[in-house]
Order: sequence, then C-alpha cells, then structure tokens
Amino acid sequence: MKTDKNLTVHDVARVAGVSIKTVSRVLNNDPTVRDKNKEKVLSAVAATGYRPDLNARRLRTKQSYLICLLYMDYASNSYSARLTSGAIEVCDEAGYDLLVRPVKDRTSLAEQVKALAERSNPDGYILTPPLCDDQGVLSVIEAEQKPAVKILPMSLDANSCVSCDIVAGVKEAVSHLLTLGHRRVAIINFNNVHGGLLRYQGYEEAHRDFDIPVDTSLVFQGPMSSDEEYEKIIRRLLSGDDRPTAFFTFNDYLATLVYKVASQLKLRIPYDVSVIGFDDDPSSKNLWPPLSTVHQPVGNLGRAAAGKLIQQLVLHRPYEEKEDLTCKYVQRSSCGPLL
Amino acid sequence: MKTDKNLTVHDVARVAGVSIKTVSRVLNNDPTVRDKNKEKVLSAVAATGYRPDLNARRLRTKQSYLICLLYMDYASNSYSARLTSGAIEVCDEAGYDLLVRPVKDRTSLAEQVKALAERSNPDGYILTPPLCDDQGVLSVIEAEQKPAVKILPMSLDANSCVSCDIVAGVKEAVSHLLTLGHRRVAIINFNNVHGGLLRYQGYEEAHRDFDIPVDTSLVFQGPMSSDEEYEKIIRRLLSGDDRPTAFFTFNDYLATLVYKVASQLKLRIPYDVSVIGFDDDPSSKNLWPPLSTVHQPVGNLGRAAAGKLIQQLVLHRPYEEKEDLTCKYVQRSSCGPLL
DNA sequence: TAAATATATGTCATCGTTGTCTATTTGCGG
DNA sequence: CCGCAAATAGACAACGATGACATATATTTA
Repeated sequence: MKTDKNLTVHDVARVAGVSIKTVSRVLNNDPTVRDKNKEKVLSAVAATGYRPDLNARRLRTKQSYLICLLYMDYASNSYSARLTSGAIEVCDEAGYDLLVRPVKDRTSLAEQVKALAERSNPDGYILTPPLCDDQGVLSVIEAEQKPAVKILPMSLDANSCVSCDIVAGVKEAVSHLLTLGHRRVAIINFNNVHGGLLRYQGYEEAHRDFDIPVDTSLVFQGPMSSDEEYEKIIRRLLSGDDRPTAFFTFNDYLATLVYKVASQLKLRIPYDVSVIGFDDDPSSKNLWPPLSTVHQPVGNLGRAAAGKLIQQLVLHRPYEEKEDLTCKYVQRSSCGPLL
Repeated sequence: MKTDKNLTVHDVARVAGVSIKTVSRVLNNDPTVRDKNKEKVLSAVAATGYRPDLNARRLRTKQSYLICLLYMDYASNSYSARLTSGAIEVCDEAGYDLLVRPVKDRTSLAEQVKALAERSNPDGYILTPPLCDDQGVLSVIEAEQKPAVKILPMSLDANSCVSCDIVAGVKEAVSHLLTLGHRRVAIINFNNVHGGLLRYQGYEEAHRDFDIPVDTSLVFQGPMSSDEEYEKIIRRLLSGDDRPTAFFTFNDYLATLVYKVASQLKLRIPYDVSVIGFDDDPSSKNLWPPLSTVHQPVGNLGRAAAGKLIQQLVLHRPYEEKEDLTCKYVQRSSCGPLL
C-alpha cells in the first residue's frame, strides 16, 4: 500500500476505470451504483490508499461537521468529562467532530461564542447549564441560524432540550431519609439552574408523601459565591440547637463539604448526621463512609444531546432516544436511621 | 449591519473598490497593502459583516487548523479537564481548534487514531500518558507526517515533549514526612508511565538525603487493575505489625483510598497515619482532613504542550516556554509528626 | 422487436479562498 | 520630466470534493 499524498477522486477514478462522479457516489453510499462498479471503486480506493479531503467536502457541502459543546469551566468535578465522553461517541458515529469549549469568563459570554462561531462555524451547539439559559449566548446562536440542544434548561422544550428524571431520583433519595426516621432534612441547593428547581421539587414531593411540612429554615437555595460560604452555612446548621439530622446536597462536591464540616464538629456520618449527594461522581464511592448519592446519567445526557442535535442536522436520520435518562438513588453508607 | 449569508471576497472587493486578492491580502495581514486600501477593505468588511469561509481557506492552504488532544478516558479525576482547558487557551489565540479525544479501548488504539486522522486530519497531536508511549499510536501519527507533542513520555525528548518537575515536588513532599520523623513511608505508584518513575525518583532522593534506606516492602509500583486491588494492598500494609506511618500516593485519587481504608481500620489521619497525594485535584482540599499533596501544574502542561506544537506548525512563531512547570508541595492537614 | 421507461454513469461547473504570475503604480535619481 | 526598480494591485487558476444536469445503458411494456 503506497500512502502517497494528494490523491484525489481523479486518481481513484482512473485506477477504477470509472468517472470521478461514480467514485464520489460510492464514497457517499449512493445506492444507484452498480455492485460491479462499486467494487472496482472500493478496491481502487484500497489500492491507492485514497482518502477524501474533508475540507473540500466541507466547502462544497457547506457543513463544518463540527458540533460545539459549551460548558462552564468549573474543573472541580468530572461532569464535563463524562458529558464530553458521551457526546463524542455519538458524534463519532455520525461523522461529526466535537469541539469542546470550556468558558471561564461569564461576563463576555456572547462575544466568546460569537468569536467561536466566526472561526470554527460549528453546525450545531450543545449547551449545558447555566449557559443554556444565557440570553446572550442564545441570540448569537440564533443569529447564526444554527440548531442548539440544551441540557436541562430553565424552560424545557421537548424539541431542543434533553432532561433527565431528577425529581424521581431526588424523591427516592429523600424518601429514604424520611423512611429512616429523619424529620429535619436540610437541602443545600442552587436555584438558578433548572436542575436545582427539580431537586427541590423532588425534595418537596418526598416530604408531601410523608405528610411532613418543609421547614424553610433548612432550605438553602444558593448559589453562593464560594466554598467558604457554603461551609459557613453548613456549619451554622450543624451547630444549632435543633440541627438537621440529614443533608441532601445539589451535588457530590457539596456533600464533601458536609463531610468536612461534620468532621470538624466531631459529628459522625452516618450516626450523627446522614448525607446524600447528587451526581454519583466516580470519586464519591471512595469517600469514607462511601457517599449515598443520586446517580445522574451524565454520559447518557451527552449522548442524548448529541443524538438529538445530529438528528436535526442530518434530516433523514431518525433519532429515537434510547439512552437511559433516569436518575437512580444509589445507597451506600452515608445515611443511617435516626437514633 | 446586515448579517447576510454567503458573502464572499468578491462582495467585499466590490464594496471596497479593490480586487479580491487585495481583500485576501488584508485579511491575511500581508504587509504589501497600502494603508488607504487596507482601510477601505476593513471598513467594507465591517459594513458587510463579511467573514471568510474557513473551509475554503482550509482547502486552499492544506491545513485543518485542528489540534488533537488524545487521552485515556478515566473520567475519575479532573486531569483531562484541566489539561484541555489550558490547551484550548493557547490554541484559541493561535487560531486553532482543539479536538479532544478520550479513548476508552486500549486494544484498538492505533485504529482509533487512524480513523480520526482520516476523518478530521488534525495538523498536530498532543499525547498524554500512557498514550504518548504507545508505539501503535506513534507510528500512525508518524505515517501522517504530523507533529506530536508528548506530555511526560517515557523517553523524554526536548523537542517534542513537555515535562514538569515531578522529582522536586515529590522530594519536597516526602522530605517533609521524613522531617516529621516518619521512617516507614509507603509509596503507592504506577511504574508504567514516566510520571511514576519520576515520583519514585523523588521518593528515593528524599530518602537518600536523609540517609534512610528505602524499604522495598513499602514500595508498590503497580499498576493494579482495580480500586479493589489497591485497597487490598493498602489494607495489608496498614494491618501489618510494622505498618507504615505515612503514605505517598501516585495521585490524589489513590490517596482517598488510603483515607478510606484508614477509616475502616479506625486509624486516624494524621495521628495514626500521614498521607500525601499528588495532583492537587480541586476536590482534595475538601477531604477531611484536607489532603496534603503535590500541586501538578496540569493546566500549564496543557498550555505548554499546545504552545510547543503550534510553534512547530507555524514556523515563524517563536515559542518561549513561559508556563510555570514546577511541582510544589502543598501542605494541608493530612500529615503530622510521628508520635 | 421497438418504444418507453427506469436505472446507472458521465460531464462540467461550482463552492470561496489563496497561490502564481503579470500589470500597474509609485518613488526617486538623473 | 523621464526612466527604472521597487512596491503594490490585479487576473486567473487551482485546491478537491459534490451538485445539477445530460447521457448511456438496462429493463419493462406494448
């Protein structure tokens, strides 16, 4: 096999004894090519080591075959890595490349996206919270007339967003706490993303099922600006007379802060205080005690978002959402019965 | 500003009253354009809202303006996220897009890279351990005649690799343990990546400085296949008669396993056993006690690698490695004096 | 068997940019 | 004010693929 450079359809056509258009057809799976010619072309391709030039194809077809995944660069957990990994799988199969864009600076968001669009011109976008709710970003993408799929946006829209059953997962988790006898369950939440609203809803529904009123003094809807601020709140809660006996947190990361504060206060988990996180970050099972949490199918969210986007880009491509998007409570050892 | 579609150099040339080639020259910073014309072109560009077509440019110039970052998809820590984030910054400035490729399956590596090359045709590659030492991957990239920059490969080569001062960082950390009086310091390591060799070297040098012989029964060079296996080893060490009084681990993730096993055995950190990790993963400061660790400048490694690669791609672009690539010991609360 | 249709293949132009090469303008000394 | 090199601008082709449309071949129909 000679891996020469700059082979074109013309070379392949010559070797195969057909026209360039037939070569093109074979390469694009056009069904109107006779088997005999198809084989001739394929073996010519194999013999020459020809590879179509993606950029020529891009120029002609007006597609970049690029999908942009936009997320806030928190870098503190594996969320983005898991999302990316799922999305790439699907993009790959469909012949798309995934361009990941961590954005750091929340102030110049629209400009950043605009610059990206000008240079890389992605065919579509996957937006994660909280970027999926940023009006500036959305208008830039709209101006580009490119499709976008949002992950858990504030206003759900079946066509252009992907969601998972957070309410059910949280309800299951909090119900477990209530079943264990807990009556003072604190929730440390974000309320500026849809996921936070849904977590609160699950929390509330569990309480309703058990006929337990929600004590608003145990509800923190954040977001706070820093870890320290969260720690302060958790410490205040755990130091009070009537302290909560259990915590549910927006994510596993915040749960580790509960671990930390509890340790500082010499409160033992789960004997003195129970904790449930959210996400099922891979590191959570290595905490001691291993953290009970709600598994969020992050990889599947990425897959589903990419699938939905590609469905819009490649019109004839039917997309059935086959990913499991349920959130399942994962019981480990961080919650115990109320003593 | 009318953001019409499909504007070309011809449109801009017409508006500016110059030839298309002059427009092209202005857009490519060709110095041979008179200021008067340059301004005419620039204002025509602004007036029309013209944006050059990247794919046409790619076709003509034979560059993809794509850099591929290849890494193993462990998804268990923030390493890849931090690396990506650093590399993207540099790529961005230089007008390159970064294509991230988590690879899952170690068996078909070469094929995966080959498929990637065929489709996306990146102009260059950034390789992380252990992929930077995979002969299959390397030969595919070599066959493509594309430059690659390796991060901490087994065989260092100043031209095509980026490294950080792991030995110094580890030495500093282990020396701290020895200063505290520890004489039985276990090391839980990987020996199939260069970073592991360097960690061991730092560990050994620290011992040598203190005139303490290395006890090989405390040295584990892995890699093991699973968390469970690591736990077993740590448990065996900590359960023995003459147990180590301190641990240094390959990364923070493994340090959490020491935390876990220690807790299970009712050993208190740092009173009964001291622990130092490596990486300074953002979550490590939230462990209890906060983990002492060696800060690895992962973002800077990404930046440096991207910088070095782009230097090779854009020949006239000088590159001075300005990133701080030192590994610094970060003392928190997971190690104390030998009691 | 010829005509009509369906199928398969080919020709050529085109996507929007930049490279090559040629034509023009400019600046400057005489 | 001219001539000549240097600087600047332009005309045109080319990158390598696919789209539109024309044509050739196979298949069905009368």
